[in-house]
Amino acid sequence: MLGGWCLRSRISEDGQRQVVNFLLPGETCGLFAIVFGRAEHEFSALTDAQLARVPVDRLSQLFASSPRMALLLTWLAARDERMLEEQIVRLGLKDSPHRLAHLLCELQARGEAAGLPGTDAGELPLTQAVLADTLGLSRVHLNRVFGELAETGALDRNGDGRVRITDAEHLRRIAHFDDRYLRRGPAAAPREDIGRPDGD
Amino acid sequence: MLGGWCLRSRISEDGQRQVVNFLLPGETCGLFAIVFGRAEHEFSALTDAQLARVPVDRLSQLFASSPRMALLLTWLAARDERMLEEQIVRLGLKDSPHRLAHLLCELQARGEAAGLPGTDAGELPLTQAVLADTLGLSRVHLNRVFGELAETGALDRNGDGRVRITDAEHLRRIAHFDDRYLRRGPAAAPREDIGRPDGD
DNA sequence: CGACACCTTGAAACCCCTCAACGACTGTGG
DNA sequence: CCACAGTCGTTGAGGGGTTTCAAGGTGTCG
Repeated sequence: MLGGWCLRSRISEDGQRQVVNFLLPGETCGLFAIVFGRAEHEFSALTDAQLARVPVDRLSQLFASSPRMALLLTWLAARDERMLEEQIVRLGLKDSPHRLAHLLCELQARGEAAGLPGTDAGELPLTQAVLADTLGLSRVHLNRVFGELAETGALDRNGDGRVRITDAEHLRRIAHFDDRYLRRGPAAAPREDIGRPDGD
Repeated sequence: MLGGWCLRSRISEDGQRQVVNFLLPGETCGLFAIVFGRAEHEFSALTDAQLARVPVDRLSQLFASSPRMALLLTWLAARDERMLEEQIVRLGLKDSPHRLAHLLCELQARGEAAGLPGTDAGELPLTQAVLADTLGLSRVHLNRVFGELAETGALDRNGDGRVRITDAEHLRRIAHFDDRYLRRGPAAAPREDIGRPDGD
């Protein structure tokens, strides 16, 4: 990913959608899509987005020629997996207000880290339908939960596909949000910044 | 992992447990645990288990010296992430009978692939408490759903921490289970078998 | 203007949770 | 030998969180 907001989702046989994760600049769309032949999921863009493709057969070549880059890709994949784990915890043992608050905290933190415009002001390009499909809630119910959170002053409805976080600190307290899982760990994390892939 | 059944879980601040994934022989406990310094999750053994440890600092060394092995590790991580995605879909858009059926299908398939004894006969070392904490259901409710499935003839209660699948094909039909995500894909998958790590 | 996407609200039905109690089994120690 | 605690499974009743159905409101765009 180079720019914009995307999401990765699965469609069930009866047409329901489950958003698995979001995709922001500086993140990969999962090595697994490469390693497993066919993609069994969908990608959708929430905003105008730019992305770079890496041909499958160049991957093993990359591992052979640049172990440093390979380790970096692996670190990205590990971070991605860590985010999926957080999503599982949200779905498995949080109630709806905490789910919503926690997800919004994560997306703001990620958007800010990716340098996406408006995110530092709390603006996220998310419709309530997307949030509902991410959190395993119906759209009707998510709307009510959203209203509850808005009344605490943490959120604002910004009209037509935009959420605005007005009090991020308050939201983080509600969600018990701890952003450590998004940052690079001290152990084997690569030191240099993520460069632009040199392929097309 | 070399032998036995383990699970990876997270504990919330109020003491609730969420099982994130299971660990069987031939699978890694996630590179992320290595890449991120501290482990924020727990590991528990369901049976007697044996596992091999790889020191953190040997990982970058491994990437430099054996790109083939590095690619294989990455493939394992990708498969792990694919399983987490399936868990998200279970929690997000399946109802309780389908959750249970689908999870049991997956675990039997994985256990059989790992060559664990009894698994091919449908025996799994799972308590109802573990299943409930995996599927985001209360123990009481899981027990009732379990009873429902047992009445269809797909399951059997085998007493004290054991589940027996009596009609695997029927269970797969109920769960709409498709095991493709567990097998190696045709694209960049390594051809050779997974060797025993040469470290301690 | 009509079509469309998104948000909003109300009411009834349902899934699932919590609380509570009981039975079966295992191992422990008096 | 028996009482005890511990784990696991089971069952009933009540309440609450969510879903579904249904309808209406707003804005944008052709």
